[in-house]
Amino acid sequence: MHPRRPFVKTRRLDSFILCSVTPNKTPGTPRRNDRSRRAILDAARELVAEKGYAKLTIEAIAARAGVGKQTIYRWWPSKGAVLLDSVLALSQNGEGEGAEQAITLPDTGDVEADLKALMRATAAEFSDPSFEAPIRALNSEIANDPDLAAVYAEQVAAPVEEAKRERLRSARRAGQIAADTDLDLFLDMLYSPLYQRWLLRSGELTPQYTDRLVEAVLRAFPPAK
Amino acid sequence: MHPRRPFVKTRRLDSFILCSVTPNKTPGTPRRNDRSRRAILDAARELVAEKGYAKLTIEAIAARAGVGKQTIYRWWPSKGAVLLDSVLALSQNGEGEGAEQAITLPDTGDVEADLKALMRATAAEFSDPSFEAPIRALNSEIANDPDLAAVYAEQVAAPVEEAKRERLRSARRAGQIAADTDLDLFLDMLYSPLYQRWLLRSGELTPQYTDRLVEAVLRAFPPAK
Amino acid sequence: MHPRRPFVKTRRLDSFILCSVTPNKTPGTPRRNDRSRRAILDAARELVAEKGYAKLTIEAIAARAGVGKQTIYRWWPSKGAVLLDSVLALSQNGEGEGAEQAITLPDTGDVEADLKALMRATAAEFSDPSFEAPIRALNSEIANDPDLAAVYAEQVAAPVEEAKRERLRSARRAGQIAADTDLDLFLDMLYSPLYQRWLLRSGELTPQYTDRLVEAVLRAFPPAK
Amino acid sequence: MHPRRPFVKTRRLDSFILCSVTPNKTPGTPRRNDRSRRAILDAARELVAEKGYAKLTIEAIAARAGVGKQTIYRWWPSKGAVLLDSVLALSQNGEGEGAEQAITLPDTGDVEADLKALMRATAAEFSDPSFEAPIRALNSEIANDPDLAAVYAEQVAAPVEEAKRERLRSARRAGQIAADTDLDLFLDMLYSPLYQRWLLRSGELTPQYTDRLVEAVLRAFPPAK
DNA sequence: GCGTAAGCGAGACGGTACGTCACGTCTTAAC
DNA sequence: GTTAAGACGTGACGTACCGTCTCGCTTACGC
Repeated sequence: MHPRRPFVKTRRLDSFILCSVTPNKTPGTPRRNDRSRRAILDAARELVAEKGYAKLTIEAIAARAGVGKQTIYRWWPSKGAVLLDSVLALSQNGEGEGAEQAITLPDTGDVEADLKALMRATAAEFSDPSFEAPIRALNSEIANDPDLAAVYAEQVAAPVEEAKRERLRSARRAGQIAADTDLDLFLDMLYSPLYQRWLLRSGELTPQYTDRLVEAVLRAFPPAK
Repeated sequence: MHPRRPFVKTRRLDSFILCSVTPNKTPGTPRRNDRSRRAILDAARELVAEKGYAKLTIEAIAARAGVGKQTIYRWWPSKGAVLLDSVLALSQNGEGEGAEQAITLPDTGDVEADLKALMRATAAEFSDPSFEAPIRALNSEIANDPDLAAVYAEQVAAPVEEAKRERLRSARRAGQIAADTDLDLFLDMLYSPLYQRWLLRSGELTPQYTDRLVEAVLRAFPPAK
Repeated sequence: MHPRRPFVKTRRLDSFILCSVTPNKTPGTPRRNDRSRRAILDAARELVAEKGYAKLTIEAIAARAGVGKQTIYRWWPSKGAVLLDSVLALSQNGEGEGAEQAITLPDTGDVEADLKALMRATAAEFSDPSFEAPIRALNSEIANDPDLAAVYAEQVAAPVEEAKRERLRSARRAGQIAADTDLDLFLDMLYSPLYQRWLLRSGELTPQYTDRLVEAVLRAFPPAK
Repeated sequence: MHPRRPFVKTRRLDSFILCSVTPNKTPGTPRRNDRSRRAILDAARELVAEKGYAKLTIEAIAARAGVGKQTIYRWWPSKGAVLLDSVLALSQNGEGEGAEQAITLPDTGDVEADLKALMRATAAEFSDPSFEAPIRALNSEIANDPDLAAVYAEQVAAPVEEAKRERLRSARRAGQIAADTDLDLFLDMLYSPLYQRWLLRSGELTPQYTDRLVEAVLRAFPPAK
């Protein structure tokens, strides 16, 4: 989307949905107005929340941000890209200016407890109305735009996935899950049902549900006795 | 969407994606031109496949179907509804004219073998390019339009879900899975990972993947020894 | 610009600038909203007079006319074409619905008196502020758009020119100007100086000026003694 | 437009369209890049000839001239002013650097012959395609922008008009035209028809036409016998 | 001979208007 | 008597330029 200078520092994550990376004013070329950039991302998020993604228009974003349309088209290739960035920006507001972060998940030594906490937090995040609309929208875009999907996968999903895998490796080392556990399959089974329920509104995301899900997944990858 | 008279007959399903129901010329009421209806649904499907859902327009459907726009607006409330119907129509072409069907899944007595076959078939169906575009599109609509989601859930998902549950009940009776298995959780864990991978393009849908998925899910619900 | 059905009737002209022809609802094809058409032409004329041609925009015309932009683009190929039509419509408002007219000029038998009156009237017309702006604008368009120039020449200029020539033929028959007078040259010498002064604002259009102009031109084509 | 120091020298004109004056680097004040100035004027002329005046943009001029937009806005108040200067520059390329010239017209003693030659040359100049587009454009601007019209009148038209009048005074002294000839009216009648034909494309500019025009105008102002 | 202020290229910015597309409603000619 | 055809008001699209505004840079004075 635009040049990024990866300056990594560590950050602890408490849920799973996403987290990422602000662009970084590459000191060389593009003299970009950061006030406008922020205003655009804020406006996009607000408008999605207010009107829904279907009624989100570039013109409305520009108007609310007090910005020319061209300033949006100059820096983002599509409405979906703006939305992606606006969600990214949201996920790290207040963070150290322009720094990438490595992500780690809590590790108390008890994988079941940790995963249950994580899943409950994730479910809560899904229910937060200020996340609901933009992420649902972003999801639609990603499902239909392979380019955006690739950016999302690289910028957003990959680091989070790696953090999840790292936590499971720790559990595997501790003998809490099978030594030959396929971490990706484990994560799919853990995470997809939650995501799917939310996306298709096919059921409530209760703590009971997530707890039982964690238990079932752990049963599927039992350590050798 | 429009009045339906459920006239049920039985049909065997070999995969999971969907299956349903054409509206039924309720003999009394609306003098509806079935030639037009078919032309519209065909045109919608073709156009989604050709251009993608984002570029699907009512005007293009009407033009290709050789139909006035009004004829579409008269019978469907939204683009998503046309698409839903067009996918439904596709899923049962060649079937007995205008009849609803009860659905059953294969039951050889070996639940693992049956589920592996089912999941492989489902994965194959996801890869069929003539299903790919419209279903992906339909999915976006459903994720963002709760009304459509409700119709989908009732008309499409419910009967399939019931068939899946029925097959699992049979397995439970046969002692192949735990007596206290939560069937919905079982199905979520089985089905969501596949669906999710496809939707977000986050991985290949290989037979190896589906087989290992089935095995893992079965391990999570072991019958009492 | 659009189909016209020429249904001619006679009309007396008292000045030279222009006069022409409304389009005629060709009964066949285009079901055109005449209320919109009129509103557009009126709005165009008003806006040119208010803001000047340089600041005349299609959007402003559409807005003032209470009409969609597309309705303008549907029927006129360019801003200049709208303007031409709007001036044409103006030149014959109140005239018999949709009828073309043949034009005749006053003929008292005294060519000098008639031409002086005609030139004074024309000069007065040029000074009318409600003609000033649109005609000046139209002129620029014509000077730079050969297509529009052709329409103008055919629809507007030709009938007026013919009427002028006819008046001069009458004078020639009456022995008031030379028998071998080149009518086109005569008219160029009579009319261009007036037009030029107005267009380039290079001098006042006083009755003295037009009178002396008429006298000089008549001196250039004296009848044989 | 910008400061000029009039340093006059004499120049013989052979036609009527225009002639004038380059600005002059007033040695004290503005450190102006003459290479840029020339590049801008050249670019403007080329682009008008290539694309037409309607599609001439400041951005395109700047781009072709390899110049920042601000450099244009710094020195010219409007597109029309650039165009005027570019035409002026054209009319005296090769002339002595930065010098104004007094203009004289050929005077062989035979006013009819001289005027015929002059009008033929002028007509030829109008037909030169490299003059056609920019002058036509300039004309539109002048017709719609009184400020520009004033600059044009003062810088371009006035000296030429004076030269024309001077030639006619000579003819009047020589008794070739009437002693009480209104020189401005004479020039209007001589010049406007030619200009008008060209501007509105209402007829060819042949030598026959200009010759007959000269003859007719001379007939209108006969010397006393 | 060395800052220093100007002119300069580049181009981002807030805007306005463009000409096009599709929407959903409506009217009409013709089958 | 329904339907295809398509005009209509509406509103968003993505693009082109506008005229203003920084940016670094170079360039030529004036101290």
